[in-house]
Amino acid sequence: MKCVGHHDLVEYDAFLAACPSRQLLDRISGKWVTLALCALDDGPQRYSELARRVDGVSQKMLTQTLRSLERDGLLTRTVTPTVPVTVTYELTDLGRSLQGTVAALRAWAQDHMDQVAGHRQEFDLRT
Amino acid sequence: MKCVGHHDLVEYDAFLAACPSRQLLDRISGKWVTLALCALDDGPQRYSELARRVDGVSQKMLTQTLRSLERDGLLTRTVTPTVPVTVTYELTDLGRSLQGTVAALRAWAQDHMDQVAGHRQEFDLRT
DNA sequence: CGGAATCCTGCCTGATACTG
DNA sequence: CAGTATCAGGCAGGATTCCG
Repeated sequence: MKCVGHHDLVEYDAFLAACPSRQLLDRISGKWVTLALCALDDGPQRYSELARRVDGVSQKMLTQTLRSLERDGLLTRTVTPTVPVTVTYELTDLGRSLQGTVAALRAWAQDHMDQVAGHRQEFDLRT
Repeated sequence: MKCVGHHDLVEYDAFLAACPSRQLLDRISGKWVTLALCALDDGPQRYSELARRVDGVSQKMLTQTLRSLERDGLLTRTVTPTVPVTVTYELTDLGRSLQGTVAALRAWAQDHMDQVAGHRQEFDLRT
């Protein structure tokens, strides 16, 4: 389903619950997607490398996240038939087009942590 | 807990599960936060206006989202004692500093929906 | 090594009803 | 109008086991 806009232009609107871009927004917003894409900014990496960098992620969630990103065309999954097998993940051009935004999200969280913590204290005292 | 980096500088790293910035990243990544902040970019708005714009959000989640954003200092909540009561939400400077990033996230979802849909079809055929 | 499959728990989320 | 309270379901997410 597409959402018809002005001038007969067909467009998407994530504000609308039924619009596919809403579900896509749901998929790409989430810490695991953000951290996985951030980690892959350093170049192609193996599964175990990603698991180590994205601290605290379970095998299940990492696999699930990477699979959905592969399905959506944001990264490629390359299997090298060594023994044991080597699996490499790499951002595609599409993935790189989103990388800057999720990196900004992560940077914001890190850069404004102190400010947010201050507001929280103040808020909790007022109530 | 802060994460000690080079040169005795204290910094945060969202890659680390125990770092506060990880939890902050978790809070600000999510469709409801994204859509709420996007909606508030048009200026101060009332609760009912936000509920209408952010289609599909339940009262519970909207209230919960706005409350956490208020607590974190990203927006202000102003109660005007009319009858019935009027409640207005407005972005703070801190909230505005994040607004661009979440807007980019929403824009990406809308702008790349077709590409992603194509990749999905191809992926599903290959498997 | 890089998963897949299974089970299980919790909390996220939505629906409903009620209130100042 | 702008919530709060409560209940109930589903799925995110962890732990464990097994496989190529």
